[in-house]
Amino acid sequence: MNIGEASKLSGISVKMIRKYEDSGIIPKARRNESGYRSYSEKDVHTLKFVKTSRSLGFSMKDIKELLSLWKNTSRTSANVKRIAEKHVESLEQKVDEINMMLKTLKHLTKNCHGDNRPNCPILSNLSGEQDKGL
Amino acid sequence: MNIGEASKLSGISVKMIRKYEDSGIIPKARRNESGYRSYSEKDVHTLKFVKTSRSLGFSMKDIKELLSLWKNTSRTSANVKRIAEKHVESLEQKVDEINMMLKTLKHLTKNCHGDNRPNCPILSNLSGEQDKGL
DNA sequence: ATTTGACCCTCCCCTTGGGGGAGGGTCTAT
DNA sequence: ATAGACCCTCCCCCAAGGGGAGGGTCAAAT
Repeated sequence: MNIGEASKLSGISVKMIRKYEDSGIIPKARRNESGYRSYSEKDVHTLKFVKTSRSLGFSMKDIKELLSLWKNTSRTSANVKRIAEKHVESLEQKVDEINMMLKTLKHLTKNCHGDNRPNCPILSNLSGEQDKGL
Repeated sequence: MNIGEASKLSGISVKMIRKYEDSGIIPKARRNESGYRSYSEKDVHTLKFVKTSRSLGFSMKDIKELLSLWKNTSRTSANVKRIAEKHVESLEQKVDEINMMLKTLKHLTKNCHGDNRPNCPILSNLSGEQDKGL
C-alpha cells in the first residue's frame, strides 16, 4: 500500500511517517517503480506501535529503543522495564511541577475579584509582591 | 546596567532577554554609545515579572498580555483573571492526560517481570495486544 | 485519448522556549 | 599595551509536529 493508506491505518500523518523515516526511527520504506513508498501490514503494525508509544508520552528516542527491543527476540524485559520506569518518573515529576503551579494559580484566581477594577492579586504576585493571604 | 547584570538580577539568561526583545515580549532596550543594551531597575522588575510568569507555566503569548495589563493602570481584574483561568484549565487538562498515561504505564511496569527473559507486557501493549489483566 | 483530481515526491519554512557557538567590537584592570 | 570579561549580531540546534510550493504519477470519467 502507499503512504496514505498506511497513514490512515496507523493513525500517523503522512508528514510524520516520512519524518520518522528520515530521522531513523523507522526503517527506510521500500519504493515502487515511480518512487512511491510502499508499506506492508507489518510496516503498519510498526507504525501503530509508534502511535501507541507516543500516546503514552514516550519520546521518539525512547520509542526508537523500544522498537529495537520489540524486534529483538533475545531482548530482556529488564531493559524494557527500565525505559518505562524512567518515563514514569519523568511524568511524575512533570505532574508534580504542574500541580505546584496549579496550587498557586488557583489560590490567586480565587482571590481575584474579576471585576472592572484594576486591583488584582494575580498581577501583584507576578510582579513580586508577597502574598499576605493564607 | 548592562545585559549581564540584568540577567543575574532577573534570573533570565542573556540569550533569552535578547530573544524576548526580538519577539516583542519586552520593549526594545535603550542602547549606550557603543551599542550595548542598558537596563534600569524598572526593566529588571519587568524581567522578573516574566520570570515569575514562566515559572507558573504561562505561555509567552499570555505573558505579553499580562505584561500589558500590568503596565496599564486602567485594566480590569476580570481580564487578568480570564487569562489565569484559561491557563488553569489547560494545566488541569495536561495533568489529566499525564495521569492517564501514568495509570497505564504503572499497570504495565507492575506486571513486567524485569528479568532476563524477553516476555514483556509493556511491549505487548505497545504492539497492540489487549491486556487481559485487571 | 485526454483531462481532472487525488495521490505522491522533495524541499523549505514555521511553531515554543530554550540553548551553543562563531566572528568581531568594547571595556577595564593589570 | 594586552588579557579577559563583556557585549554585539548572526546562524545553527533540540522536540514533535505542521503548512505549503513546485512538480511527478495514477486512475477514473469523459
